[in-house]
Amino acid sequence: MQPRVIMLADLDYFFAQCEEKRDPDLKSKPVVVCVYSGRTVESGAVSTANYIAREYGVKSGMPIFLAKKKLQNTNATFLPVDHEFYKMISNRIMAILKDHADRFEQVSIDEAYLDVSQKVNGEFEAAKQLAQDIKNIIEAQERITCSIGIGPNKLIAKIASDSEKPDGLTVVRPTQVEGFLSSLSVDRLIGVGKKTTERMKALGINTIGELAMFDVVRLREIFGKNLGDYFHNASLGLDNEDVQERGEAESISRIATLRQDTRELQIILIKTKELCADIHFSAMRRKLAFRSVGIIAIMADLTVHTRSKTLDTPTIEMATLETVVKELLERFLADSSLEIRRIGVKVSAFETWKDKKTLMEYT
DNA sequence: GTATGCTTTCGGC
DNA sequence: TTACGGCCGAAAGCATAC
Repeated sequence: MQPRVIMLADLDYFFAQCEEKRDPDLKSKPVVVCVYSGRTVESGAVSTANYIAREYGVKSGMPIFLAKKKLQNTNATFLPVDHEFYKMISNRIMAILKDHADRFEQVSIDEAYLDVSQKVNGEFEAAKQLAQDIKNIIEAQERITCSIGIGPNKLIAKIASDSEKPDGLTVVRPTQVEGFLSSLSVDRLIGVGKKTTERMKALGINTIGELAMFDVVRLREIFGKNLGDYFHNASLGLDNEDVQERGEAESISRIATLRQDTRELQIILIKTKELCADIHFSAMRRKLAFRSVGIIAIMADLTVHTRSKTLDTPTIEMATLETVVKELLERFLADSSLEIRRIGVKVSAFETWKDKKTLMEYT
């Protein structure tokens, strides 16, 4: 069997780059794209920052006030997210990427895997040329740069794409996998976050090479069979995951920050009704009935809690959605004591309906 | 014991 | 002195059925 050739294309600092595309004057200054919560004039979090802003220590998820502090005395620009604008640009770029792949898997608004094995006849040199062509087309048509990683599987392609950014192109041939991985820190592997990194460090494992040398039996004992095997295989650069076209989203959720922290049901219900209406509209437009309803509560101390309920039959009814949300909210308030800062609603476990007859069955 | 389904948390972007 | 979003999918954790 011919080796697979997989690409991961990642649009660089995407939201901020879209803003630079809209206003090229921004390119020479720090740019911070923000999600404003509306609570106070500047409360909210950083969504994305361009690389100039990152040099000052600005990072995704950071409170806006902190980014302002780091960028004081600079000519930084702070902008609110314009998701529709980014989505439109993303859609056009994803179409270009898909057009150059045998199989295509969009992971997020700014990231996609391409299986190009057939297209390049299993040859990595041809894949590198293809990736350069793709980068050139995206640059010419959209004025957007991306970073592409190429490897024998998704795992290697992903790590490769992360290793040179922005505007990177990194090829890891099958013979180079071991050398490429061995000196990298274990947290470069997907699924190895802060907690796992610390646990591995305690075992004397810092690099992926050290992880590869570690006894797989002990790895299983410590992390469980599934994770243990995954870590072992990943450390060797092994990954069989297919590039698989993704269909409809599996959940729809909306979340909002409350004007002020509260535990008052009536106040929270005003907000959840808006969220329910929004979700209902989105589900109707996509012809989806949902069988699972959940709430997400972020407390004053920023801890996250969820409650959910699976219905006996799928529904599309707004009234059902609102009723279940109210039940879940009452249940949650009963077993918590902190005030709620942000509240969200989520529906999932979809069934599609395409005609009026099936529609009736859900009401 | 294993498969399956549901609830909750985790963590990436 | 404090201050902090809005999504999504994956996986952990648990209960139940066979």
